[in-house]
Amino acid sequence: MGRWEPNARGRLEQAALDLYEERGFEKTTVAEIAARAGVTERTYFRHFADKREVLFGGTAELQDMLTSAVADAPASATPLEATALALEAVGGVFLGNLDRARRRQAIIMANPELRERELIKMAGFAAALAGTLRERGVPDPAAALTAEAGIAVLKVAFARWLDAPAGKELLDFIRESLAELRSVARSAGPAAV
Amino acid sequence: MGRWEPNARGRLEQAALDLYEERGFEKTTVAEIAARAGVTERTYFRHFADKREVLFGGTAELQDMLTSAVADAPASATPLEATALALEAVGGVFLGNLDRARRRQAIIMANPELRERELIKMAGFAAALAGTLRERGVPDPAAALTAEAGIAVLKVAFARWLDAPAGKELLDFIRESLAELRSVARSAGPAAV
DNA sequence: ACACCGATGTCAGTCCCTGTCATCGGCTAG
DNA sequence: CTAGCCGATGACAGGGACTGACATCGGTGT
Repeated sequence: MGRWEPNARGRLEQAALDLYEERGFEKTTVAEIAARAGVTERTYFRHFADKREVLFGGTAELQDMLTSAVADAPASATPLEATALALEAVGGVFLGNLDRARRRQAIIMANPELRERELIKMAGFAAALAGTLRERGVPDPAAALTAEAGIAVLKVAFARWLDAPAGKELLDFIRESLAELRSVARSAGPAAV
Repeated sequence: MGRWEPNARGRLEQAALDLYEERGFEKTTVAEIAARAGVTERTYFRHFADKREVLFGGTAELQDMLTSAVADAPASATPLEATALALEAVGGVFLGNLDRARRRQAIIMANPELRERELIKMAGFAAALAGTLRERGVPDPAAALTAEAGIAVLKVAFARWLDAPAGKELLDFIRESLAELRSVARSAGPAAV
């Protein structure tokens, strides 16, 4: 065994989740999180850039899933179709994880600082999606808009999933929201003729 | 004349803009902003909630414009059409303000914390839009999605406006991006048949 | 055996932000 | 005219997030 207990990072994540849930984000200090994890405050900041980041572990992996799904979409797929495949890939990850997702989201929604962090992660997803679409040859107003619209669909679907009674999966809400986006866009203005 | 120079708030905004531009956001302290404005640090925090908020003055007014434009849209307008009217109203505000907008945006884009604040303001716009759409009787998946998509259009149009050489106005980019959104949404999937 | 490495600890310091109380010019009631 | 209240600001103390610099010491490779 090493000089210290292994997996300090994991213990910090667990401690933070518990404390943020019990006392709320603002009323929890980093020192408390570190103490519960059995490390010092300085060690916390070696693993996570700031007090919020501890809640956003899987972000990079999620972003990779999105971009590789778009990159791997058949060449015949339209931009929005490729994006839809990416969203469904993400939807698959959350199958059966409703409870965990709800706990996390409740913490985030209860605090504006955490919402800000969530939003910039989502914006990062959109930017990465747009970049991958451009690599597929999608020109630029369309690439950025498809990516932003796709992330909008994901946000709405996610919120509806967490709000709804258990039973339906995130995937269902993603498909429903995607269809709704198409419907909404078709029912407006001269360009929809 | 009062006991102090009037318009402390305005002086703080100007001082912050200048300093953030000269040294960057991170390398500027609130104490420096306050000193340049001729007040104390404590007074800064009486006018602005935090170090970032000083850059986001007109937000509430902008949000009011968005929501009242949607509320005032003719009853015959579809959700996306009503949203389009709101976006055009915002576009009108920025007529001729390209230089100022560019300076501000350059500061914001250079710093992730400021981007986070910008994103949560945008999310606030989307939430307000969605609420007003619901008041118009738009049911919920559609209301949220239309609002999110509308704000996505605004983001993309804004970015393109600031990137493009002077001449075209924000309004032009909003109309262009809106048309592109419709086109993108139509060119995908079975629901578009 | 020895040197190096990497994760952690320790400590000091800066800056953001808040609570509390004091100050004092202007306004209003009488 | 004067007393008293009000609102904006100043002054001060303090907590908590975050950073830089250096020390510690098991594990690892030679």
